[in-house]
Amino acid sequence: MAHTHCDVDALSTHGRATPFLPRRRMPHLKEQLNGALLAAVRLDAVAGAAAPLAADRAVFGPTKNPAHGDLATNAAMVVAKPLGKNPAEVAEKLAGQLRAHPLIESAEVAKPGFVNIRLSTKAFASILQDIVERASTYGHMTPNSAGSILLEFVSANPTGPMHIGHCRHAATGDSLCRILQAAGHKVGKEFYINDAGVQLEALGRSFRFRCFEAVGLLGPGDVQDDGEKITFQGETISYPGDYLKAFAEDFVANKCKEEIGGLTPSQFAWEARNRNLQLIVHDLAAMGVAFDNYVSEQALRDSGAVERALDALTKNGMTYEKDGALWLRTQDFGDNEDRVLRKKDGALTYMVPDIAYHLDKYQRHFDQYLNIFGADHGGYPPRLRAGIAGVGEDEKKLTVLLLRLVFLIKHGHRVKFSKRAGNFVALSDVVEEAGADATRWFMLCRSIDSEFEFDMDLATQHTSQNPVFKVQYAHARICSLTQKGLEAHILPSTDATVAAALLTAPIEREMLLYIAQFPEMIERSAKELSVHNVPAYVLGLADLWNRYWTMAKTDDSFRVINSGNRDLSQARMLLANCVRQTLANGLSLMGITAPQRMERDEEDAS
RNA sequence: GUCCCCGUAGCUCAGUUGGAUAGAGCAACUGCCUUCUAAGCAGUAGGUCAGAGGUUCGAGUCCUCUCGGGGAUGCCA
Repeated sequence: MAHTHCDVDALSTHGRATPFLPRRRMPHLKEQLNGALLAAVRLDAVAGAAAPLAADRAVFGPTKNPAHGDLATNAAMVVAKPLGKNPAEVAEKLAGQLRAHPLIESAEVAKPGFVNIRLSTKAFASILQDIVERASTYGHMTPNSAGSILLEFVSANPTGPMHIGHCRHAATGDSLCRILQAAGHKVGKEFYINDAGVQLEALGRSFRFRCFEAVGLLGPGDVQDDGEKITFQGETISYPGDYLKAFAEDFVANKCKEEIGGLTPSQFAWEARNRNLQLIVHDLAAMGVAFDNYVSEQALRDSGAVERALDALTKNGMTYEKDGALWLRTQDFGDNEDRVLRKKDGALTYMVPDIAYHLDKYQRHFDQYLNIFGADHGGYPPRLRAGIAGVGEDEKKLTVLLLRLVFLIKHGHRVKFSKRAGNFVALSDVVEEAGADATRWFMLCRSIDSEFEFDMDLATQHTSQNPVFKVQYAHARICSLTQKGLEAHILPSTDATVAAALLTAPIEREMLLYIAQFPEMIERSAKELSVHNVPAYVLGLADLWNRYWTMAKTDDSFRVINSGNRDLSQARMLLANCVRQTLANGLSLMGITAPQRMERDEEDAS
C-alpha cells in the first residue's frame, strides 16, 4: 500500500457481502467471471484441494495484447505449484471447464500457464444492458449498502482566505466522498473550525489593529513596521494580509470611534472569524464543494467536551504526570515520544480539543472516520489514535490520509509564496483563472503521495490538448451525434443482444471491455482511498472514443450514422450512448461537468 | 538518530492485492479537415524503471542494503 495511512483494509468492506444486507445488485461481468473461475478451480479435476490457495490471487485481468484475448487468468500458475503439477496441464483442464460458461466464447492456454478467454456475445450484451438499465448509477453499489464514513477535510483555519493547497484538499475530499458513495458507503462531509485558542486571539489582535487603523484610532508609537513584521501596541500582527483591511473597512463603515474602541478582543476575533468563514464557504462553493456539517472548536469548548475528554483520558490510565505536566502515552501508537496534554502552566495543548472533537465524532456512531490532513501534519495520526483509544473508542476506525503539497506553475516557473508577507496563491484566483472543472481535474489527477505542480498555462488552455477539455469534448461529441441521429431517425438499439452481435470491430470490442471495467475502477478507488484513477480512466475512454470517431473520417464504414446498415447504425448509437454515460458517470465522480455542447471560442480558434 | 513518502521517457506523473512486448499528458518531428464538432486522430522519436543483492515459473511491483529528494519528530498550532 503506497499511501501514508493505516487501516485501509478496515474500510474495504464493499465487495464483501454483509449478512444483514441484501445483495446490492447483480454482480458485474468481472465478478461473475471471477466467480466462475473459482468454481472451476475448485473442481477436483482442476485443483481441488489447492483451490483455497487460489482464492485471493487467481483472477481474471485485462490483457494488454489483443492476441491474448479479452481477459486472461493466472489461476493455473497460482495453483500448480502447491499441487506439484505442470501449470500447462492445470491450465488445459481449467480452460476446458471455462469453455462451458455462457459468458465465455473461447478459452485457450498460453505459454507459462495463462488461460486467455474471449467473451461471448452474451457477455458483451450484458455490458450494454447493464449501462442502459443503471444509467447514471452504472458502476455504483446500492446506496448505504456499505459502512458509513465521516470524512473530514479542508478544515482551513478561519484566519484568512484559502490557498492553492486547500484547493487540492477540497477537490480530493469531495471526490473521495463521491467515490465512496458510489461504492455504497454513506458519507458525511465535515469541516472542523479551529476557532478557539491562541490562533483566534492572534486573529482578533490583527483585526483590531486594522479596525483601529480604518477608523483612525491609532495613537503615536502604537505601530512599528520594519517591512518584515508589523507590531501594534507591542504585539506582533500575525495576519497582516490585505483581506483583514478590507474586512475592517467594511466593518467600521457605519460605526464611530467610540464604538470600535469599546469592543472587546474576543468581539474582534469573532467578527473576523465569521467573515473569514464566510469567505471560505464562498471559495468552496466556487469549486462546487459543500460540506454537510461544520463543527466549531469554540462550541465544543463551551459544551464542556474538552474537560470531559481530559477526564476520560486520565480515568482510562492513558496519561501520567511528569515534570509538572500531564502526558499522553502516544508512544503506544507509534509516536517517537509521549506528548503533553496539560502544560506546566496549567494550559491545555491543542491536542486536547482535537481529541475532544474526535470523541464527538465517535459519539455520532459512524463505522469509519476518515481525515485528510496536509503532509506537514504527519505527526498527528499517532497522537490522535492515542487520544481516541484513551477516551475508550476504537482508534482502528480512524484513517488519516496525508496529502502532499501543490505548487503553482506559471510561465514555466514555480510561483513563490510566503505566508508571512500575506501573499499566497489564493484558491479563488486559481478557480477564477482555470475554472472549477479544470482546477478539479488537475488537483485529482495525481496520487496523493506525490507533490504536484499545477500548471496554470496548461489548465487554462482551451485550444490545445488539455485533458479536461478532451474528455468533455468527447462527451459533447456524443451528445451532438445523438442529436444528429435523432434527426436521421437513428435511435439507439433497444436490443443489446442484437447490438452486441454487430459490434465486432476490434475498437468496438475494446470500448465495450473498457466501459465494463468502470465498476471495478470505482471499487478499487474506494478500497485504496485514491482519486487519481478516475481521471486516468475517463481520459482513456475519451481516447478510445476519439480514435473511433476519427476512423470514420477516413473510412465511411465506421460512421455511426449512414453506415449503410440501419441495425449497425443503431447498435453503434447504443454503444455511443453507453460510452457517453460512462464518461458522464466518471466525470461526476470528480465533480466535473459533462457538457452537452462545447462551442469553440473565436479567440481560441485563432 | 528514528519513522513515513518519493526516485519510471526531455518535463509532470500513472502503472489494478507479482503477470505476457513498461504507459499517459505536455514538449519535439511527420502526416490527416468537401463528411456525425480537427478542443480531434495516426505515425516517429524518446527508458541501465536511482543502484546492488535476494525471493520464484515470472519483479517497476515483494524483502534486505546503499545512494539521492521531501516530510514528521515543541510543555507551538
